[in-house]
Amino acid sequence: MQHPVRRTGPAPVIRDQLLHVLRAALTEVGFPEPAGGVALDLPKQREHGDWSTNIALQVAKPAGVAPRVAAERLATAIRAAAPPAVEQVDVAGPGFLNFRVAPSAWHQVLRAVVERGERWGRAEALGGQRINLEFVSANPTGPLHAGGGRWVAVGDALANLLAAQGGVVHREYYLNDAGSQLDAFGASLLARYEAREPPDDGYQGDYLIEMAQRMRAELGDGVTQEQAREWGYLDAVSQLRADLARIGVQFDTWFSERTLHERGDVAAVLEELSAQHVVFEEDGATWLRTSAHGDSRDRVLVKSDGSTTYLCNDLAYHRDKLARGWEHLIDIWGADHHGQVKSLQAGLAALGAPGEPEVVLGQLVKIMKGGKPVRLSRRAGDVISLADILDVVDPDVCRLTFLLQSIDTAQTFDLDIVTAQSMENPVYYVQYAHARIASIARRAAVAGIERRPILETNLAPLRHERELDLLRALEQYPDVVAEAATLRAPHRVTTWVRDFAARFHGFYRDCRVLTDDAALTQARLWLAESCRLGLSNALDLLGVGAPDVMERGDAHLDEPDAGAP
RNA sequence: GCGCCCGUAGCUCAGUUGGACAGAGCGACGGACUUCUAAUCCGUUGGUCGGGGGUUCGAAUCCCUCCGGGCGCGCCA
Repeated sequence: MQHPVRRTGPAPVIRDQLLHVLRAALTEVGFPEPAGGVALDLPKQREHGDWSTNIALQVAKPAGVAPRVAAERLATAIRAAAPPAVEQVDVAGPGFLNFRVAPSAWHQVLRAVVERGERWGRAEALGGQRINLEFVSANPTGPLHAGGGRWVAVGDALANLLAAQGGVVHREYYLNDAGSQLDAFGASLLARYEAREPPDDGYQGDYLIEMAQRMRAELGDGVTQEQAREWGYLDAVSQLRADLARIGVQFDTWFSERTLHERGDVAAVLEELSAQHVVFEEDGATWLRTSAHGDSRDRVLVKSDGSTTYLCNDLAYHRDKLARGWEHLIDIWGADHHGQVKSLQAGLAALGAPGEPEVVLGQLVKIMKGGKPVRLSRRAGDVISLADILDVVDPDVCRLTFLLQSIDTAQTFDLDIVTAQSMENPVYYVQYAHARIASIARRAAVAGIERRPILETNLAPLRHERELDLLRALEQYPDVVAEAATLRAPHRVTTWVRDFAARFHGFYRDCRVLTDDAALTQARLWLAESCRLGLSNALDLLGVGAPDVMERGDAHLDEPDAGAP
């Protein structure tokens, strides 16, 4: 699938100019633009310039010309028309075109970042598309388990990303409060309340013991199973909300499955599907012909006992989301549910919404504790909840840990490592860069150094390789955000911000901001500000804080105070 | 058996949608604080990108196949 990335930011003037000149050169020399368009890449090696393009290699074959020859012709045309900031155009290797630009070009990037401020990295590519993003949606039968934390972090970050691309994003949580799971939960809770063991097919987790005690305190004696279910349900929902609040995630809608049944939405969806002639009766059940839409087999909608299946209810739910005016539906699911994707999509196709919902599948989290894997089943009993994690690490650490890697890879969340290494967790590394910038600003204020307006600031002193390196990364940032959004891959922002923090720490080491050179100081103060914006904007998308001050942590433990005179 | 995901340095993972000698962190080893917070920086060490074919000027990336691992394949949710 193609995911074209369109730049909408005003800034990278030099890059847009280069692309323009490149296209013009293609026309002049008589090469048609390849289907994939013209792309500028960042070479891995600095000797290959600031940007490079493989356009000549793509164009050569259809034109029946040797790649190097095509490249030379293009280079000649480009040199004649290139803006002054393009210092050098080289043909290299098999036929790459490498461009080297003047520092002034990078200074334009700095001005653009400062001008755009918090909007640097934001775009309007989605043009106000109304997107409903459903994530987490764990059953309201207990606290959120630790592995679910991945979907909390990923879902919230993805929502931020889509919004940053101009989407109108709605965070939604689906409460399965009408199914047999809740009944089993109620029965188990009642059993604990009556000091019995839960049924074999019930919920074995110890948390039910504590819940039962609170239920007794609130409701007293003589609680019925239905009362237990309802009390437990409400209590579980408030626990879920509380856990999510601790990590700073807020849903716009908590949708109750019961609503669908009460309003007759489930019956309505069955009627609609019947009218589409995609259902049939067999063995006393009603089936949906999902196999016609790529599912491996047909699926039951109404069981022989007359009750509807999860799929049937879920179809009604997704139909409701569309009826509420959401143009695009995205569901984030764990890979253990991937077998349901086709069925749901097939049903929605029959309901006239082909391609909906988009299901983002993420591989599961393996929680390790004491070197051993922890089973993540609330029903099995051995439970580690998200709240347990938040008891030992702060929300920023938790979030960034879940956002470190691609959701296509199974993640191992080792509680011992995350807590023990928390002082060298990547999140602190990145936040420390931000805090250092804030610290410089404080130092400047103390020294009476005022940052002059950027329009009056000469950025020419910024010529150090460290400085230009920061600006190169900042230039790239809007593309990173756009790609992360289209690929539904928030971890790309994490990767960028870690790399960017590393660049900043390197700069900080080699280039002093506050110096005796007033002009240099002014330029670097603005460079630092642009970096602060880059860090802050990226962390904001990830839902991670960007502190101005960070404590020294336990560093003092290494330095005996007694040593001081 | 079928479907989806994964296999990259000792470990945990990136890898700009096919580019130019494969990257980071941790680990190991060695350096750097009279100067904006050393939660930092610099250097050294370390890889048959699971194996084999194929497409291409060019493959970690695309196709086929095999091996290994995870998760699914209910009139459960």
